[in-house]
Amino acid sequence: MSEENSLGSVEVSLSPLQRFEEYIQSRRKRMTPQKKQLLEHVFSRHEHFDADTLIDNLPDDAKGIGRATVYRALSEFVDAGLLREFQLDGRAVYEHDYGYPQHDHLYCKECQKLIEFQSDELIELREAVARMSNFRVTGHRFIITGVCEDCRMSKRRRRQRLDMI
Amino acid sequence: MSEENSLGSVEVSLSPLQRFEEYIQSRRKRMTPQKKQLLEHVFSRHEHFDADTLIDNLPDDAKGIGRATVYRALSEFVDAGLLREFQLDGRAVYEHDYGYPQHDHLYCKECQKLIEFQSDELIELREAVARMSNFRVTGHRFIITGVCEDCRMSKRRRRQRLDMI
DNA sequence: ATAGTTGCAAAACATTTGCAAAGTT
DNA sequence: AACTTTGCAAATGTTTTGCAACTAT
Repeated sequence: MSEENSLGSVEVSLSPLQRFEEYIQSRRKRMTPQKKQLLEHVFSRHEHFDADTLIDNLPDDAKGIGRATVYRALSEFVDAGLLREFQLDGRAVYEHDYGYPQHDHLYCKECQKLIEFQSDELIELREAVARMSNFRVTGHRFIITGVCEDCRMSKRRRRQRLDMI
Repeated sequence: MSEENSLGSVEVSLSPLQRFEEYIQSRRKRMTPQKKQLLEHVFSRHEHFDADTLIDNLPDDAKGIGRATVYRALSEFVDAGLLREFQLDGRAVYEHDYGYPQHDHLYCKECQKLIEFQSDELIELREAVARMSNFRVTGHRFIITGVCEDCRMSKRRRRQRLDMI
């Protein structure tokens, strides 16, 4: 389920916060109001975000949290297996990992939307490829880029309007 | 063959330089000694590189080329369908696209090596996924991360040595 | 002649780091 | 008390931009 974290696979029975507390203790780290607030906010909605968006959307009672703290917390969350991180157009993007099934993305370069999809076949393919190269897999990143349905449709609409002239 | 370029698919019968010249003309851009030198150097060996490595390895007669010029040339090469660009650990990495078969990568996080592999199955999978979402595909990025054979072996060797104590 | 290109330096970004003050265990 | 974390500002690393001088067409 969760890959590339440092606690290995654990069944989902704990809340993200409980899971993080486990991690904190296993690493002699400390729980702080900042980390707690960030974690709660991050898990309050299932969507993709980057550090900046996160900071901008922080609730008022968490507005005082410094940039560096946010960055530091995000890497802890990733390390704890709560979040998954990947690069998109040069910046880091995060999404829920803990308690969320493995999946990949379609990325619309018009509207920057990320659409999730799941494919067991891809995992099989990944294992087959790795086996051939004697490679030990810890994870992968598969992003299909293009134009999403919505953007295709609004483009077509625009084209039709022009054709009428 | 080549994806995400702006000239569409063209058969490989021209040298990279000729192909670039075509692009230059189609875009009312200009050929300069700097672009020519960079292009020649970039296509003199088939390997992955980033902007910095490229600049460092430039032959003496091209040493005077400014950073900005290199960056500007690289995006032209990408736009011309000569190079493919992707992000790795936060920076842009380039590889030959023109005249080179489509492939994906295994990325060793120990030694940062990129190993290429090709899979038709992956392309079929990509099309199938896109079809389901009514998505128009222009390309994809598939990177399998893990530890390569060489690094696995040297780790094992190290472990065995320790076990003997 | 016209418009694109160069090199430089400065700016822009995203992210990281050093450090003193504050907080957690 | 011991050690970690915070927020700030400064530093970093990579890529982009403004601009005057230059150059390809």
